[in-house]
Amino acid sequence: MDNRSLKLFLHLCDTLHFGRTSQAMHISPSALTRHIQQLETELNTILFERDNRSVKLTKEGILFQQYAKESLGLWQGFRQSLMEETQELQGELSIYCSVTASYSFLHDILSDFRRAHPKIAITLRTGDSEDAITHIVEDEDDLAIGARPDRLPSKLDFKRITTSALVMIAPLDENKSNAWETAPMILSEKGLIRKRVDTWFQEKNIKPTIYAQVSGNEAIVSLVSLGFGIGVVPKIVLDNSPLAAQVKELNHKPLLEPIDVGLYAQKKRLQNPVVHALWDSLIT
Amino acid sequence: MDNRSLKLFLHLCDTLHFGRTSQAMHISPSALTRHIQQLETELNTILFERDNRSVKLTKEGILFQQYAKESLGLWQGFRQSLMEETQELQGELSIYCSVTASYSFLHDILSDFRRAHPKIAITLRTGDSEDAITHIVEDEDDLAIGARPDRLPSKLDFKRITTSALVMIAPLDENKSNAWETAPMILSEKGLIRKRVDTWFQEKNIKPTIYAQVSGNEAIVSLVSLGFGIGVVPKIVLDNSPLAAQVKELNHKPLLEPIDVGLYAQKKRLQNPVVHALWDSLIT
DNA sequence: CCATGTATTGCGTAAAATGATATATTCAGA
DNA sequence: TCTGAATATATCATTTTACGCAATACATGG
Repeated sequence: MDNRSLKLFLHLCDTLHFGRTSQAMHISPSALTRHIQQLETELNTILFERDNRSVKLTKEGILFQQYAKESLGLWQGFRQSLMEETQELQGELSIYCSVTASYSFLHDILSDFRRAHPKIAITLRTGDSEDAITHIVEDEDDLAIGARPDRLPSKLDFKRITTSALVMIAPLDENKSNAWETAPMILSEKGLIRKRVDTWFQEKNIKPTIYAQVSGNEAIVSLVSLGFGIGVVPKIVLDNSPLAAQVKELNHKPLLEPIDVGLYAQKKRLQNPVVHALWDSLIT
Repeated sequence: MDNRSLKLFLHLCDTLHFGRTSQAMHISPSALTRHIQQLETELNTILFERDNRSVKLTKEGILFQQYAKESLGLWQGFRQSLMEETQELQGELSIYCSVTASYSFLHDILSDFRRAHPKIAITLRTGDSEDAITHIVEDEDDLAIGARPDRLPSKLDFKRITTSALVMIAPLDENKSNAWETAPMILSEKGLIRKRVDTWFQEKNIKPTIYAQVSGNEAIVSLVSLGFGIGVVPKIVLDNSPLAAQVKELNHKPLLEPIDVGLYAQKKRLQNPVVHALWDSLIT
């Protein structure tokens, strides 16, 4: 009956789906099941009517949902008043970003932030930059760093940190200057950059040979450096890669349109003073 | 941050004494210390200013105390509404009584009670009957069974279950009829019965030889049956003892005044519907 | 300076939580 | 009717946490 169980329960009330809630809350499905079972045992009642295909809140579940909301509200309020009392922000903050981001500008941002707010515990999750938006939309993290898509969901806010060109990279021993027209390509399997590259090839009326579709720009650099083919990555990834010297940039015209990299958050999450503090610590 | 920690914290706020709270809440002092430490870690603040001799609530502690009360209140309210929803009492109930009581009338009482309210979890603690009042006054249990003292503390309610004579028992091989005037006595070390016996001897102008002062009427029967001396116990203890055949009752005049055995509770605890239910299940 | 009261820590054990994997069940579509 | 995907739950091994006991630290009062 701790706050974590209440949060899990409430999330499940919204999704009515063990799999999705467990993923969003970073817990295994079995653990989630047992959290709910434990609540039900403790309350001696059934919160969700469920079979193998559907989950539905019971009468008692609705009652408990109300209680859980109020209880967590009370908790939030207390945290708030404690912060006012001590004049110091404290709490938790989770950020999703790529490995590159965590090495480069995020490192600097967090360094300052930590000095200003030492009592805020930061959880940093790294993964494919293209998953950033999903993570935010699905409520898995407070903030995420990624490229701004062409259309931003209305529930989200975006704040630009930097702009990065998209560069084409090839193995060092690649000597044909127009190799990219025929060489196998190593591309992201989805996302904004992939779309840009596809469009670019289309404009040039080239059907590229795709050697591998990978997730993670860092993996692209890695594969390119090993001579598997040619890839496209944001310049910032290349600049922060320990393998930068193992690949070479290709000159290609026209240039691919650069991408805007920045911070995402759900608008509602920005109400949280802790989240807001990091958001505001970014000078544009 | 579960409700148990909150309860421990609130109790400690009242006593400002780790030892007493740990005892009252049936937990070891070290466990209590660590509960509080964990709360403090989680809140990143200090709740009690304490050294080895004193415990004092801090500003933040007061804030948290308020939160804890509200949070538990919310919880109680939810339990209440859940009970109304399901039309069935549920919750917990702790009872303190002697081993004899648990074997005899309490067994019958609980048997009925369980049938009427199967979802109430009962904790039964057994111990010296003379400690019953203390347990209730110190808030360690909801209800207790014991002898009614001459003066009942005003915070307490008492409900008589039965009246039991006090009988004097001797080993079977005791053959001198007036043995009790000189034989070694085995007496309770404290409590109502001891007082009755002391008074009785005083009236008869006898200074008894006291062989052993024990706690627990059952222990008296045991020692008497082994031939260590003569004892005084409530008749109901003798009737429920597996050693009843190993001892004999002595005829003594004048008789000791019988004791009233019944149920105790703090008046405030009787507000709790679960406690009230057991109280009411006793037909007088 | 010692005895006492009191909170805390160290440590071994017991209990609980967790994730990976297996299982059971249901539903959709061939 | 069969097959496969989806999905909640059970099982199991492992990690983490909680607990009590005993030892410790540290005041205070005689």
